[in-house]
Amino acid sequence: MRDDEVPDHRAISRTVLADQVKDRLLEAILAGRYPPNSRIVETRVARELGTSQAPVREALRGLEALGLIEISPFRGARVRHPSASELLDAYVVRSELESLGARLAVPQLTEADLAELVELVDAMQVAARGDDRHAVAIADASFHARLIQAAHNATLERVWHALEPFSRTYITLVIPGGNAQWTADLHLPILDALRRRDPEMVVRALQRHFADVSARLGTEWSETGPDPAGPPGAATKPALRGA
Amino acid sequence: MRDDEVPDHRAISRTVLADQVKDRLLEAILAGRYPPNSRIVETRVARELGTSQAPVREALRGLEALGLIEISPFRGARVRHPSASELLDAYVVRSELESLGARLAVPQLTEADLAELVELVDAMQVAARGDDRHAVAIADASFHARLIQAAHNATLERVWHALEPFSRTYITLVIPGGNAQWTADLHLPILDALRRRDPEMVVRALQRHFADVSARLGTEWSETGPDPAGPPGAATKPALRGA
DNA sequence: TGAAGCAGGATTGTCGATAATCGATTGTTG
DNA sequence: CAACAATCGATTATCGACAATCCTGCTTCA
Repeated sequence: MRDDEVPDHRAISRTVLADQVKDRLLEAILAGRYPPNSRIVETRVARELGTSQAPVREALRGLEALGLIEISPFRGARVRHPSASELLDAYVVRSELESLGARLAVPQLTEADLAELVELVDAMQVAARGDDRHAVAIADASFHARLIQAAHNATLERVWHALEPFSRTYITLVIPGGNAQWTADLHLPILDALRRRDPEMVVRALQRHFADVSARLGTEWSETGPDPAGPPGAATKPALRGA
Repeated sequence: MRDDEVPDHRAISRTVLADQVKDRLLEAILAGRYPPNSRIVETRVARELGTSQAPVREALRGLEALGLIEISPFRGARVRHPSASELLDAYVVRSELESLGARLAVPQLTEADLAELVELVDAMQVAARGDDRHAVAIADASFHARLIQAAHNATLERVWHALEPFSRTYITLVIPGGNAQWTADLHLPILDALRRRDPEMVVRALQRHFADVSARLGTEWSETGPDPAGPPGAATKPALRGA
């Protein structure tokens, strides 16, 4: 085996409270528990999670770097509510970065890399047939992340990671109506091109993928956005102490 | 007039200690006062600046997001010492982002934008003739920032800003030997292409610009790097003798 | 009536202190 | 003599408290 010390971004150190808080908040935002434009109050979150203010504060800075929330001095944090045009902008950038990633990755793609990508697309298909949108989203994210990783460009990875949660989050909020199979099928041409190890073909497939999603965005995204869970004191979450 | 409320990233709120600390540290790193690979101790910096640990901590997280330092849990922060290949990697990404920026910007470039860019290149030439490398670097950064800004893509701006200080910092450390005129002249073809409003010509000029700088990097960068202030037990790492 | 200004409450930014963790050093054991 | 465990100093991560700042609603004055 060869995977005894893979420096995966996760799983290297889960003992820092701030990181746990960050993950929780991210999950909460993604689940719609903090709707777009709503405030996130440091002291309240701290109370709810049973921690002090400091880790929450740090977590919020992390989320700001991901573009998920906006912080202004003395005024606190609120969940961003990107306009449709901003989401499209983000997709343009992401498309460009992933195209670069593909061009760099293809010439040095190992059989193991390819196998892993195939596996992820398979998982996506399985999840799609079971209409498990959550699993589709997970596999989707992993697929793109893996492709970027295969480019072996640390800066590209860093920049991409700073951008991806942003689009993913809001896509997740938009797509719920969309069917999972459609999303999964988008990746078949990409995989096909990867198999042939034709860089420009991969790029074309990727760009069509992004164009398709963008088109979908354009037709489905409304300025008001979703407003799932009622925000008033409905939280009532278990403290994460005994975890 | 047009400059009554330009949301420049600076100058909107200089009352937050953490930001001031961040600026100070950044300046110190750039000035070589914290050499590559040296540690930055929160408590020491706090004492030196007369603040508490909290703002310093926050500042360090900000610098980590810029890729200038590396933080590991319970182990603290140290100034990154990117390898030559990593700097080249960064340049590949930056080149791609700026090419995208140019493609987006050119079609919507106003006369005012163009005038401003011309002015910056002029300033660069003047500074170069005076052999004022610092002023050249400033104008250089402003030029590229302005071009990105003209693309009117908020995400591109965000991502680019998260990447630029990284390369700029180390370029500054590398180039001191290089002559300022060379740097300044690199921008003339870009400006020329901008004047003709030919997107692909701009892209080609940009890419040659980045290729030139990369080539220069490849020949001048050594693993040991600069060592202005001779600190204690400095790095003793295997140099990459490609230089 | 309407605008300016002023409490009052809520929330963030900073502080000083403490607990948790790391790395090196030293002493111990086979 | 080498490998290993316990210990200690240094540093980070977290806490609880306080000061600084913002927002809201009310009062006051023209």
